[in-house]
Amino acid sequence: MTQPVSKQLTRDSTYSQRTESVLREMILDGGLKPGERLNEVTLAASLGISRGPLREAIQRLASEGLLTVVSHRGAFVRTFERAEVAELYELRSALELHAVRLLCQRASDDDLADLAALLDETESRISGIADPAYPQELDFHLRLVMLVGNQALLTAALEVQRQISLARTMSAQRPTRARKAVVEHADILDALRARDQERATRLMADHIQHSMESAISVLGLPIDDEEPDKGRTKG
Amino acid sequence: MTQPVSKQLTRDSTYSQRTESVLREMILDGGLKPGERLNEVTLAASLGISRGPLREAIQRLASEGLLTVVSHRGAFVRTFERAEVAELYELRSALELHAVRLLCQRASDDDLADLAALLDETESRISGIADPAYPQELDFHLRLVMLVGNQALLTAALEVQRQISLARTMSAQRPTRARKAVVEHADILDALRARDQERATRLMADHIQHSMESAISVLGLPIDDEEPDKGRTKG
DNA sequence: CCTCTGCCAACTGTTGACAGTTGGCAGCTC
DNA sequence: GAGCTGCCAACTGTCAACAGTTGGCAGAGG
Repeated sequence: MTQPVSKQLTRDSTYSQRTESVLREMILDGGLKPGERLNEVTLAASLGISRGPLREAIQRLASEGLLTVVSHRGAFVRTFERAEVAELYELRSALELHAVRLLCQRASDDDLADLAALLDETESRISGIADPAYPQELDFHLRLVMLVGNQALLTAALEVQRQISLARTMSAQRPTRARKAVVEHADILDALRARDQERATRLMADHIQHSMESAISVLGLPIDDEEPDKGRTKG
Repeated sequence: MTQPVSKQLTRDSTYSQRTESVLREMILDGGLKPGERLNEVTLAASLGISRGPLREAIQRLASEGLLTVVSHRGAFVRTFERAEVAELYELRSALELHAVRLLCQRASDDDLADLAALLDETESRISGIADPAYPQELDFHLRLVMLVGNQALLTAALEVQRQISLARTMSAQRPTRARKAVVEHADILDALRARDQERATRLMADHIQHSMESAISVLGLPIDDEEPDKGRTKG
């Protein structure tokens, strides 16, 4: 990769923006592993750009919670302890349970049909594959939040989703809960259709709980070795 | 201000970090007004630094939702339309209602005493002043979220709080709801003490609703004139 | 008087070089 | 051999200059 960060089809008109996307992908794909340090000189060279735009991209990814920046030491792919992962799932509950409640009131039939279609597609896709890292656009949870029509809520949910996704890359083996998840998704959709708020929120809460337990159970020891500091960049 | 961003007591060891804090304060204090453009050359000079660290600070504040960056045009203090403010309050509901629910289960008596003390202090402070922009550390809502002990949740709540705070600077006159708010806070605390989850969440939901109506009622027309583009920096 | 075209100043995006900090290693001391 | 001290290489933080883009203005044309 000596070419300036190409290969991207996006219309980001700026190196800094394209680099942000590329780095985010590298982090979530596991190309950059949690705890790993980003050497600015090396990385900039391999991306074919200078350190300026690279640093700007790093700043933004740090704000997003995917990187940890330590003054005078550099940027590291963020690591998560057990407790932090639990926190993320709790935050996710806050957002998605609220989304479910709102959808019980607001969702149009078309919205729910949309969700059902997505579920069918996912169902057929995973019939063969183990636990593919399917594109996030196809994710039931995000689609559900999208239907609320609240951009701020969606942005928050997306950020949490990404952090959880990163945390999951810390464990080598992936829990293959995909099929069970689909079933639970279907149940939730069912409750949504019935406009049964109590049941829908309960099912969603349980589902997220299961998802968390599955994720945490395969997580390495909470004792992180090679780590600089915790928390986000600033205090 | 030709001195390098001093006056800050924080231990931010870097121009970039200090600048982020200073800019955030300028934005929330109203020193930089919504829609206003940040001229990099001018601003950097007045802060006594070069454009590099300034741009990094800008990137982070954009990720935080306080600035809007438009390629090749610059950074603008973010503006909000009515609908966006409503979205923010809805997101705030998601976070704080969840916090209330958790506190009904988890909060220790000491925690609630802490909250009561805060409330007393606030009560005595506003007895004279109209609607002072009291420091956010004294804010009932943030303290409430803090007590949950979930850093991720707190970070999210803080970010929403800041955006709402910025949105409120768009209207010249401030709604002086302080006294009513304190009463409502006291009611919520009362419900928390009784561990009455249903009542506590209902009171909090109503309270946020009132707060939103108050904020939106004094907001200027949703037709923003002098504005570059909507949404955060990236798509 | 209005509209379109082309130029220009202002500003952002990017770069390469310079300065200060950090962590580790060699060598000295005990 | 263990521990301390001082130096050094690697790397981050910052700067100033260069390059490309944008929006507006002047002037021609209708």
